[in-house]
Amino acid sequence: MEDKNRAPRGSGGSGGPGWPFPGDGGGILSLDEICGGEREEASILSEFGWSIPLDSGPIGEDDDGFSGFGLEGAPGPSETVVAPPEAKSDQPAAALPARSSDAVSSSSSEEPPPEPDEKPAETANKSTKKGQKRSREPRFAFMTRSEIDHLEDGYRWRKYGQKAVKNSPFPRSYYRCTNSKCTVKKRVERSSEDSTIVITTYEGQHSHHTVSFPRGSVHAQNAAAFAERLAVSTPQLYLPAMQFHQNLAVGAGQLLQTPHGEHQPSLPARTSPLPTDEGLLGDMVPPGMRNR
DNA sequence: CGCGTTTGACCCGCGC
DNA sequence: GCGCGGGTCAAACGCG
Repeated sequence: MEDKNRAPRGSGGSGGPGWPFPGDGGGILSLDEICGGEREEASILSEFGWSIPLDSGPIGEDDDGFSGFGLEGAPGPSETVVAPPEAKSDQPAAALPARSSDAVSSSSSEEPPPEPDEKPAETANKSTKKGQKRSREPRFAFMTRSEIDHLEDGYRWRKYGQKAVKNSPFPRSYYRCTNSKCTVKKRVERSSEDSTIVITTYEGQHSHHTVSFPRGSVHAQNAAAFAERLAVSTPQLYLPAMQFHQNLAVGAGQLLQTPHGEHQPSLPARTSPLPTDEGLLGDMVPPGMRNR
């Protein structure tokens, strides 16, 4: 059908040891490279906007445990915010970093008790399929401005489906963690409003550690971890994206969190009270990784 | 040969 | 009850 944002065929996996990017278009660099600061491919990842689930309480609180985020700078729908599953096609504001608690490796302190997420994917799927509603797993969504559809996050994913999204020229890709014991799933789609925005939705919680810890995926990984963490511990907290970016030298990312149009985050990512290099980052990112 | 992607069909939930 | 749309399955295919 459409091969719009389809990863290059035979890419041999979207997350191999080398963390190659699906970008077949020449010039696409891996985040690793970008972060490395050696080269610059602004076109690839110039901005990152993350947010944290606002209200909706702890993940899984909402009807579907869904949380959405907004992306500042997004030309059009930048206000995209909490977009409950119901808000389908309209504003697919979602992306949810699964609670990669493992990825963060024992950032335990706030790590919520292993919820019923740990059930085998199979079981989960099956049960959901026959049992009650589908997807009971907490979900996290975050928007990223990138030309890359499938951002690296430290885990290996296998694509198991792709569907055309209603009201959107871009298809939605479905990924599943390659770890057989991992229930995490991920959906990736581009915003119909702004094709430069990639909406990633994580569902579930990794029951294992990252396959590797490529520098390039640091931010992505952190994004998930970060969101996860905040989501579980302080739903009302906003992610200091800027800081994050600074720490990671990712670039000019900007966070925009627009709660249900009400409590505007008074705490701008930039003035986030979080300690700089330490804080969450220090908690999530192994010292060795914080080389940038 | 193994792993991952592609792709059409099927299943299920939900709204009308 | 019906139809629509999202999500998942699984066989086929391709690449390293």
